[in-house]
Amino acid sequence: MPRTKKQFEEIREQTKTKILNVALELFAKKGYSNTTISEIAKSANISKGLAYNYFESKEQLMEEVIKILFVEIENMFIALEGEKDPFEKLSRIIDLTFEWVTEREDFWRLYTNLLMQVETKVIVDKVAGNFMDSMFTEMEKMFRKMKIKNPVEEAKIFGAILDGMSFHILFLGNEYPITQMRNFLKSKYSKENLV
Amino acid sequence: MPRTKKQFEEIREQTKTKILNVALELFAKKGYSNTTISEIAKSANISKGLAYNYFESKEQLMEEVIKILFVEIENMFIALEGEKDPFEKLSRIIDLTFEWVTEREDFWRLYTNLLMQVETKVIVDKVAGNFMDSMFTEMEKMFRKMKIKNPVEEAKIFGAILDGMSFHILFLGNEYPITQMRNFLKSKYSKENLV
Amino acid sequence: MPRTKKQFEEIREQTKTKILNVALELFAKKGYSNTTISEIAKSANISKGLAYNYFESKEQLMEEVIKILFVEIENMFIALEGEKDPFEKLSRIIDLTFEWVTEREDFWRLYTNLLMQVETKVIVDKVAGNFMDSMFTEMEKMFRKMKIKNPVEEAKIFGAILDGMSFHILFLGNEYPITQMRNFLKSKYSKENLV
Amino acid sequence: MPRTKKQFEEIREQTKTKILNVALELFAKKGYSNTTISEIAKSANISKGLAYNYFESKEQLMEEVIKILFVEIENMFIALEGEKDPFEKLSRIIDLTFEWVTEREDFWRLYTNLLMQVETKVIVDKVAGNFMDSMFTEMEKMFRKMKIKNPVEEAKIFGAILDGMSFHILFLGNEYPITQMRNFLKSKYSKENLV
DNA sequence: TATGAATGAGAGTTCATTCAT
DNA sequence: CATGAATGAACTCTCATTCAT
Repeated sequence: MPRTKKQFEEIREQTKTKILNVALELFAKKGYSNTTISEIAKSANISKGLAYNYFESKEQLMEEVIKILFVEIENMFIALEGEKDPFEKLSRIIDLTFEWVTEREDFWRLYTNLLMQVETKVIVDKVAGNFMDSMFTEMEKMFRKMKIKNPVEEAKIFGAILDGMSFHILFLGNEYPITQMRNFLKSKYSKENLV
Repeated sequence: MPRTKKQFEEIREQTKTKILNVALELFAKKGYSNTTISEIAKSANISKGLAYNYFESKEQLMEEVIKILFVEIENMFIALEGEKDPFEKLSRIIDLTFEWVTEREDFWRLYTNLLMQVETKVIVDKVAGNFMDSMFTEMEKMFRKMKIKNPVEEAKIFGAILDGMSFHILFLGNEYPITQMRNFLKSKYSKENLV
Repeated sequence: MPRTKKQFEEIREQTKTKILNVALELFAKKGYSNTTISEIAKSANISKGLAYNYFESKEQLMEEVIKILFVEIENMFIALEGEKDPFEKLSRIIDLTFEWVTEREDFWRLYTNLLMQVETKVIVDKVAGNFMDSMFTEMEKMFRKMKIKNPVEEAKIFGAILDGMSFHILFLGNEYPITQMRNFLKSKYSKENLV
Repeated sequence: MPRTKKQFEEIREQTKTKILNVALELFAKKGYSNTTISEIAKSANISKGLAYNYFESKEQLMEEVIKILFVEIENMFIALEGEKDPFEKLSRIIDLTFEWVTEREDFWRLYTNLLMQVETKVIVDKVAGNFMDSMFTEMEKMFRKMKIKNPVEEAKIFGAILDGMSFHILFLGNEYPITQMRNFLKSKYSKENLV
């Protein structure tokens, strides 16, 4: 018996997800330019031609990958929304950042690459808008709740520390004292030390 | 009458410098893979072939660009060696970083790109070795002189702030409150606030 | 509906054979270095890029051409294996050599080129190994069967005559008295004259 | 004091000879296509530009190299003209061939390459004419003097043996029993065995 | 006479994209 | 829906040749 429309759609959805996952992984590992459509197709167990059935071009595939990337980042923050205690929230942000940067290294590498290159930055802007602004605002709110002086500036400093450390970890790998710094940072931004 | 050896050397010096400057700019703006030798040649007003008279390959050109980058970074630190007061030194490091990141944006963009991209990381390792370690060590010494607690960790935090902020400035451009943050950071790391 | 696997295989087989034939002809006529992939593609009525769908590199294409060459040479010898009478066999080797050198001139030209050119010798060694040794050994056996004195040396002399004559024919073309020499050689190496 | 016209001409002659020798060596060792004018100039301790002062083009340089090649071959034969005894002459031809092919391997390799490739063959024809014909004629005379039957054919067989063996020696190098075959050939073509 | 910087055409190679089946 | 053969533009790199000095 022929498949129903719904079944077809499910298959389509599955294939598309497969391609996106594979593309994300490869773009992150090897960079956008050094990843070929052939490789992606092979890794996804489909033909080159079929990839073009799902995505107009390599660039559009990249766009969709970036979208996923930012959705995941957004989800990370949504997961924190329940947390009302700003000190606890800060602590969890630190944890999450360290977890992500170690467990999803490629992911972060792709993210950082994207932001730095003028050409891909356009794509990022298109799909992610001013996400960095909202991050700063989010953190500012936290610091304000904590009654810290200069919450605007402290939020930016805090953001810089997280991104800067991610940087250093990605660059130095195991040579970086990850656990030690994580604990140090959490202590530095703990209730006892901040207030 | 043929040109003298000195004349030839001057020509080579000039052309080589021109190529290197253009390459630095383009590599920084577009990334290594997305920059072609053709573009570099066109920007430098020379023929494609001539570029290969000066550099064995695209990779070797990149290497020389990176070398220059790190020599300049080194010079920045050498300029600070005379400064014996650690608080003053810290303040000047902050100033220098902000000046560089605004005045020599390409430079920093390239530097950041390099640290993140897998493909160029190999080249960086080859020409720059463990420069980041020595930076951390240098900063650690400063914090030790200041009798700050946990100098190792504070050095890493400070480095993260500088790199993280540079990152944000490069990404956000004029939207980032550069002067404001510069002053805030200098105040935060001033003698009065640290001791 | 996509083509079946078999259909694809047929297409690949056909195109590959076409490329190989053209490459054989051009490599033979102009030498390896003086033949470009563009020329081969044009002669085969395909795009330059397609050639690389079938062969990894120019060198690998050459390797496959050489392989074919040696397979055909081997087949020539296999065809003779049924022949038990050494005198008859010798006669047929002479005939075959003359036929090949006239009917498959490109083939022989390539073969001769290969043996002489330093650049291709490496490739030949890779795919053909010590084929010349086995040829000498084969001929030596024949002469031994004929109870000729010094079979080792005579085999080498005989081999030299065949290769030397092929060389002369290729060089002089129709100016060389091919039929006459063929008959003369067959008579010289006939049972009546040898024993 | 300024150099005289004659001195200038001598210098010119020396430089030209130097270039030709170097070119011969390199063309022979690496093949025509794989030898660059730069290499030749560097090996001759002159500038690239100066080479073009002496030779119009790479091809013309090649032509002159070939000329020298054939002059040397001719000299080899002229050296034999004094020898009136055909048996002795034959023996010396064998010796000379073996000596050349071992001592001037590159030389012979170039010569063989030239004859095989359709494009360079044109150059050879231009400078050397039908030298092979005259060789055959020369040998034929010898065999006629010896009162050998079928001197025309035997001359061709003999020529084929020499060229074929040169071939095998160039291809197999030290694996070929050079001395053994040289003695065998000389014995085979000695007065005792021929008459 | 002599230099080597500079050119430009063309080599080998890669790959996003198209399309007949 | 699915295939992979085929294209063509663009890439890195090479080198014979020219030319200002």
